[in-house]
Formats: sequence, C-alpha cells, structure tokens
Amino acid sequence: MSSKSTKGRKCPVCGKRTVFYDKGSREYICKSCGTVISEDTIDFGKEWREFGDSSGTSRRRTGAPIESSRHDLGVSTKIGRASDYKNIQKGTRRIYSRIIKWQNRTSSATERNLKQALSELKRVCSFLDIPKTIQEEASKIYRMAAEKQLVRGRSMESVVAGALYAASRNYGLPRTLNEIAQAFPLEKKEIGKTYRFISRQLGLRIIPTLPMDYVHRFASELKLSPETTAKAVEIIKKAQNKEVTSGKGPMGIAAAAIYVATLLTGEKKTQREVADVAGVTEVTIRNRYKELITKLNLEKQIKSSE
DNA sequence: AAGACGAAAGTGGTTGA
DNA sequence: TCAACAACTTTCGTCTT
Repeated sequence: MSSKSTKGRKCPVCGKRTVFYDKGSREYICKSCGTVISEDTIDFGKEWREFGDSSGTSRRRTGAPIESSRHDLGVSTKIGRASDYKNIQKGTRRIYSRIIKWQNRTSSATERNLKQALSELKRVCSFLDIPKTIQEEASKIYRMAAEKQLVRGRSMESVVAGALYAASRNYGLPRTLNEIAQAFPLEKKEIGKTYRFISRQLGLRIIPTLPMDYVHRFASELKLSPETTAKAVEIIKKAQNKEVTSGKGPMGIAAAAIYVATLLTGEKKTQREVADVAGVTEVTIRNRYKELITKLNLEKQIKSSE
C-alpha cells in the first residue's frame, strides 16, 4: 500500500484527490470514482516519434529552432529509404541501403532511450501544466545526465522526474515533490534522492526555494481573491524580515501565511484544504501559523476580523 | 459532525566528530 | 561512518463551533 501516503491529483468528476497514473494503460484513472482521463484530452502535441517510419508519411521540417525536448535537437538528417533511389544505378543502391542500416543502428542505443525519456517528460509536463521553457530546461538536464551516464542504476522515470524538479526550481516556479510524484509511478523520496544526486553530479547550483515562490501557485489553486493573496505575500515579507523563516521548510511557511491571510480577510479555508495544495500536513501549518501570529503580533487583527 | 488543536512517536536528511 | 539533531509527518485523543 505504497500509494497511501501520496495524494493523487484532483478528479474533475468526483473532486477527490485520487487520480493516479496507470503505467499499464498509460492513462490517468481516478481510484475513487473510476473516471479515466485519457491522454489525448490533455496532450495535443504532435508525435514525431518514429525514426524509420515506413508508412510514407514521414514529416519534414525546415529551419525549425533547436529544441532540447526533441531527441535529435530537431536538426538531424535522415537518409531516405532505398525505394527513394529508384533512378540510381543498382550497385549504388545497395550502398545506400547499407548506409541507412548503419544510421539506424548507431543512433538506436542512446537515442532510443533519450526519445523515450523526452516523450515521458512531455507527457508529464502537459499533465502538470508546466511551461515549455521549463520543459526545455529539464530536457537539457536529462541530456547532460544521460551523457554522464548518471541514468545507469536508476530508473529512467526517476531521472526525468529529478530533472524536471531541478528545472522548475531554477526557474523560480518550483513544483513540489508531491506534485511531480503524482505524474510518475514513483515515490516522492526517490525523486528527491535522484534530484540531489544528479544536481550534485552535474554541478547545478541549488538555490534553496523561498516561500514566495510557492504563494501564487498555491493561492490560485485555492482560488483565493487577489486581496488574500497579496495579504499572504505581505505576511511572508514581514516574516522574512523578522527571520521567522530561516531553517524552516518554505512550503510550510507559504501554507501558513496563506492560512493566516484567509483568517484576516475572512475568506474561509480549512487547514486541511491549504495543507493539501501545499503538500504539507495540518500540523505543520499549525506550528508555523502559531509562530507567525506571535512573532508578528497578529493576534488582535485576527480576533477583530472574526 | 467537522474543524481546530496539541502531544507523542516515528521518518529521512543534514551535520559534525 | 556513526550519532545527534531539526524539521516534518503520522496518529490519535480532546476541545470548540
């Protein structure tokens, strides 16, 4: 029962956070009401998947920008099939066939792994609504990790997840480990482990995340008003000045600040609701929130707004 | 009945000898 | 490499609305 501790994504039908990715069917399924959220409804991207496509529908492109999220950076050249060379001498045609064979062979080993990883990354990014820039960054990180042989001994998924986590943090829009774990058949701690490993090996600079990075995303998930959101930001700024935040988990602080803000503006949210979107427990919110109101002298304000 | 509160025990990561 | 440590989680009982 390893799925007990990690909450799934919110189900659009029944509203419970019990939607998980089913590796076998490659679909998202709500374990509570059984709703199947098919991949096609989320991912409108093109395929570009088969290298040696024999159906005669192979796509061409010209002058496209280089994209890390494509396994060949979008610029590789593919030698056509032998039948494309009908008007070439017989002897020469055989040579072409051999060249084609070799091209497919040399690219297959690492390329195939990379292709698989990048399509996995794309799937996850569309599921989690992650912007293209971060997806690109994650692709670069995965590519670097693959070149340094860091994938060895680890599952491909965990490295993809770790790269994505690192990329989102570097862009100042960190996803929580919980959120990322929802999209993979992986435990949160394994993603964290892989993340630390690859970022150390690749020498990525690890900036500790700040509560501010999370506030807007959490607030919008809770559908808070702009006033309440602004209040939460204000609380965090004050807290940082008074050094209430040092050494504490940034997500806990962000969650507590949001909770306090809802009390002040009367926009009721339960501790449970805030805890859910922030990926911390109610207990953590309580502890942070107690510190916040005593250190920032907010008791009176809260009482008067009740 | 639901939400808030707090105590106590356990977990995983960091740090420093 | 190991032990101490802080932050956080889980669990569970109690209080409040």
